[in-house]
Amino acid sequence: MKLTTKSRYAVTAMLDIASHNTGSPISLPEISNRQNISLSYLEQLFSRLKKSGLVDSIKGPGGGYVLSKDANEIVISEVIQAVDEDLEATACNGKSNCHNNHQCISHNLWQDLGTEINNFLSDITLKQVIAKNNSDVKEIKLSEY
Amino acid sequence: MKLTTKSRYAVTAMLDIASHNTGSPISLPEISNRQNISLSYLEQLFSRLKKSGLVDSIKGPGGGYVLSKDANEIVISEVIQAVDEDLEATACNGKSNCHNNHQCISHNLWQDLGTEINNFLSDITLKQVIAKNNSDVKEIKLSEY
DNA sequence: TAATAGTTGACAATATTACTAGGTTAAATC
DNA sequence: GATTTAACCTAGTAATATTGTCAACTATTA
Repeated sequence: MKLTTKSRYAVTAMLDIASHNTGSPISLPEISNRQNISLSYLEQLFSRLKKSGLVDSIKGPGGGYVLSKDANEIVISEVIQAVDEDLEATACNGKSNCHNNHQCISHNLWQDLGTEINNFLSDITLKQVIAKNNSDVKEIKLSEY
Repeated sequence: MKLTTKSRYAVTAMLDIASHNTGSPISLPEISNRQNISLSYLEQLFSRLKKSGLVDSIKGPGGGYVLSKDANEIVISEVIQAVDEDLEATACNGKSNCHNNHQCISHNLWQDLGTEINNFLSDITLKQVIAKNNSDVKEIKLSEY
């Protein structure tokens, strides 16, 4: 899993929708204003998010985007994978013969790290993040998620 | 912490040095051949690694780079931080007032994720990775590191 | 029903970052 | 001292991230 600002923007935008979820769609200009992300960029991100089935779109005035599932059914890792290509984790491109020719020494490390991060982000739903944020707790332990 | 191919290249190169550490310096052309990373790119990476004090350089024939510390004193996170700029983790740039104006909803999430990844990578030394690699174990659990 | 404004959607343009190519300098060997 | 090998430096190219522009669509409303 690749971690860049792009991932963060996508997650932030999804969290924005989830937290303002009153049933009616949220428009990208709204999100752009609230989260300081350029409208154009949001449009591109949401094109991906829609293709991945995470949001539905409604055109016209009063339109915007809505979550396609409940906020407690969408995990962070889904969002990131929707907008970011996977990081090619190892020099051997995942070929299993990389041990033979003494290459790809970091194979195990990167595989494990990827799993670790993925597990972490697959256990956290949008709703959980919102709930934590609303509870005004400053220090948050991972185990509390 | 940002995770890109750049990070991976740097770690791989450092692991290469650590695993071929016979006291004499390792040249970048060697690493380039073994790990399939372009020489030019390695040079740039090692410029950063040297500035960060992780390696020392020896010029001329027979020269190359050596680890400035023992391989069990260099952790993966150091290497990544040496070559990659930090991922600006939150929209508020770390300002603590981001809760007041209802922005930066993902603040906690990203802070925690960053901590999580950092902890993981700060606990793993180059030497540990090498040791695991040499032991030829295919399935590795994180706890074993 | 026609005009209008809000909105997504597509595409071009710019900025930033990743990566490559070539030349220069320092040290070692012959 | 000439030659070779390597770090080091400077620029260039390619890819990606980010922004800007405009067209297409749709609900409102007059």
